[in-house]
Amino acid sequence: MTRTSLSRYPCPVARAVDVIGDPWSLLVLRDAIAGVRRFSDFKTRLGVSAKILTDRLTTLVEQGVLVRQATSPGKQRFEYELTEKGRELAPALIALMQWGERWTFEPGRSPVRLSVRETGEALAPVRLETASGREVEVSDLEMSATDAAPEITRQSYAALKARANRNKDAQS
Amino acid sequence: MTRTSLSRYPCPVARAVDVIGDPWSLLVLRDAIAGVRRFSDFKTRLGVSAKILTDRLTTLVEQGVLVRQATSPGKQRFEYELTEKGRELAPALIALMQWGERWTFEPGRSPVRLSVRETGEALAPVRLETASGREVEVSDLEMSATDAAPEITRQSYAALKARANRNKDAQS
DNA sequence: CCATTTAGTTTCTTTAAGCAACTAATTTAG
DNA sequence: CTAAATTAGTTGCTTAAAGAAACTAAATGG
Repeated sequence: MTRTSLSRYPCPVARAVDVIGDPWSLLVLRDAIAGVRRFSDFKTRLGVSAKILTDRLTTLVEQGVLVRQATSPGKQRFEYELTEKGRELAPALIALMQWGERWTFEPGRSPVRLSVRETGEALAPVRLETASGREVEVSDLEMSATDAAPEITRQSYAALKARANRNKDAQS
Repeated sequence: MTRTSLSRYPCPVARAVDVIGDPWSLLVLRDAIAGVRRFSDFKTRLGVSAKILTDRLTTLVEQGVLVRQATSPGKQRFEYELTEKGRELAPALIALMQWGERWTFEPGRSPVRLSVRETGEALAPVRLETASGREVEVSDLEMSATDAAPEITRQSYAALKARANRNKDAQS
């Protein structure tokens, strides 16, 4: 299957997807944001096999999204905690959650509520806006290349892919 | 492999992930938001095989995220366009993109720029805030169950899974 | 009207997903 | 203090999805 590694693509979405773009990683992150820390809690909440869970937690730790820490020094019991890098995924995750509430449930039938712990205030829908606070529609958006990177051509793309695969071979 | 179907989980993130939670779907959406419409354009930009691309486009159309339309009536040439449901994924995608810029590139070396077409204004970072506009940290967040759905127990989870698999068998 | 492009399909191989069973430490219960 | 249960995984196996490559039918371009 040789799942294509996207980590060298000159595209921030591709690289983000390479870190957290598979179904279980996203669900692990959802639970981590909800405050879950322990292997066994992730396991029962997700209903996932230990093998898959171990794989995901390990790569998320390798990617610096989570840290694995002993609950007390010298103990064989661990907690997986969000790093700064991990916490900053929250807007993306929450936006996905709000989309799921809107488009995959009947109105008002969402099984979860997001709020601020102290005050109980509800979260506002995540929106796109300019620095000055004006709301932006998708159709108003323009994605352009910066001079930090050349246009992605078919050739350079193929080269990156080949390189990624070679690196992979070298590792194993 | 029997990839677990998450579409019946009583969780908006799980259901969203079930629709767009694989790497290629997310990249297809990125391109769609960037204005790509044609099969061949997706193909060259993504560098993906025709088979995978066909699969993703088909499921995204089935899910109502894209629509497939002939470029002119009766023609065998098609365009894939974002629906309302698809356009509303933009905040999640853009948040992911901004995270990728921040955490997978050197500062200032992002290869893409997002701006408003008419005015050239830059997009602000996507943030979590309350209805009254106060910014919210992940640590302030509380995710609680509503009475629209019972707690997800290990049992009900297993039952949902079994049901999903039975439905799948019935289809094929 | 011949070559190319578009939008795919088919065939084949590799590899990851998922299940089930097992294990070595650590806690908890009686 | 010992037995049972829990925690945090590992190992082995099967199946299905990912990816590469080759092929195709209709439409377009020169």
